[in-house]
Amino acid sequence: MAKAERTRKTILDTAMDLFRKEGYNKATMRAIAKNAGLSAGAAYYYFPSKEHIVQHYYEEGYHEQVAASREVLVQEKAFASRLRGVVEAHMRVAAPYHAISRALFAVAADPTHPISPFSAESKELRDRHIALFDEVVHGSSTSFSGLPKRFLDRLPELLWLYKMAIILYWVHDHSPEQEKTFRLIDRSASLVARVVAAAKIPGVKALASRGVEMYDEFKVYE
Amino acid sequence: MAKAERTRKTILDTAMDLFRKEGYNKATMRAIAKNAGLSAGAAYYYFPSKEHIVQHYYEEGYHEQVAASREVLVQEKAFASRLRGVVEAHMRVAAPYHAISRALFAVAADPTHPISPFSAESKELRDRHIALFDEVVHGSSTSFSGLPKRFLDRLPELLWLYKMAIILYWVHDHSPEQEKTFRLIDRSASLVARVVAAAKIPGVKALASRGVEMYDEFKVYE
DNA sequence: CCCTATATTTGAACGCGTTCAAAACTGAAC
DNA sequence: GTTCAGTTTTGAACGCGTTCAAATATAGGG
Repeated sequence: MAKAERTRKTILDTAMDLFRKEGYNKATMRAIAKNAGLSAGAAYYYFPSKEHIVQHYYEEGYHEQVAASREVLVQEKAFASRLRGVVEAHMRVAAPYHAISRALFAVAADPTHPISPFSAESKELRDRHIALFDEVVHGSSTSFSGLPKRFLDRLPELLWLYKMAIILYWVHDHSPEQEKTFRLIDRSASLVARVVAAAKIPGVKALASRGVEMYDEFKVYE
Repeated sequence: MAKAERTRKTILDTAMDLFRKEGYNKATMRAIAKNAGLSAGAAYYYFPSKEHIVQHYYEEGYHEQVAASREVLVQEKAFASRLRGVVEAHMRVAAPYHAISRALFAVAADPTHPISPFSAESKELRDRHIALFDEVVHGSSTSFSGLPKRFLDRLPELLWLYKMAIILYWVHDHSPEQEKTFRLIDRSASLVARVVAAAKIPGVKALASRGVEMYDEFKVYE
């Protein structure tokens, strides 16, 4: 039915509006439902929980991020620029969600919570994100020869983790327009690229292999 | 009054008992109060919230950890062994709290929340812990000459962060007796020691300096 | 048009953490 | 023993996310 789909969208829009205006906790299900023109119970016909409403924005945000990455990936060729560009694009797209991210974070911090980027439920989305970093690596003009194979295999995943760290910083960044985060991205991306390159150095190579090996052994997700 | 202090303790003990037996959510305030022999409302005379009950164990645990480190630090001399020993001792002491740590984590994950190890309120405890890692470094027989000064200065703090990472793993470790965490400590401590040593290598030295420099610039706490 | 199966909506209710006015209990002073 | 200012306890109530049986709307087939 088209009607049902429209109601769904109305709820989502109203919810987002309230989340931004009132914060996650103050935007109660009763308030969301009322503003959307139905009873609280009815909202549960469309979404099994308040968190599921939020999860929707995750997925929507993902698609925006992928789109934003495209431009960067066709323009930039050097590894560092691609990495910086993609992460920067992602955070730029995420800006409207910054206000609600704090409330979300409190929930998402638990890796077993469905909404966490590390949860089993988020695996599909996570994999698609990691695939993006696979493109960052393999579409770049930078040579990765000399790196341990294991390390190169896990590199996209590690870069995704790097982005997770940036997000962590971003969530708690209260500078205007999150400018500190963008400065951090600018500075850290090239450092990450240099660290990756350093994994070719004889004494470091073994460490990188060992590190990735351990990462694989003790990984808690996926 | 001694009576009030005893009631406080009764509530704490009952709560801990229920947290362990039923988990954080199932151990409701009503149940805790009932088992402690009072009404739900009365419990709020002693603790302003359920979280505050939990917070108490947090602080208690911190002090036990400092005590547990002492033995290790007099026995072990090599850097890697000292590091492994201290972290291991901390997690061994923390074991009884594993059941409630999940609930704690959900709250503590927000760096601005008072009970977060990164909060301003936790600074004193944090500093004392970092001081412990200062002892790990400077009381060791291992030589750190050749390391960038900046890096060596921040090393205790970085090792404390390493422990935070281990705690993060531990919180979500459901293996019996958290054996996976202890295996992780065993393996990772020596790797960390090797990574620290690698900061002497010419090509790596600059990266380490740059990394620490950035860490200082973008640090969100203290 | 009615019948019926399905889709949607309602409103009361549950259990939770928490609040609070009022009641009950202390213990020291007279 | 009475008074009275604390201290402690109670139990009803609030608002929250959520559930669910029942009521209502909708659509397709006869």
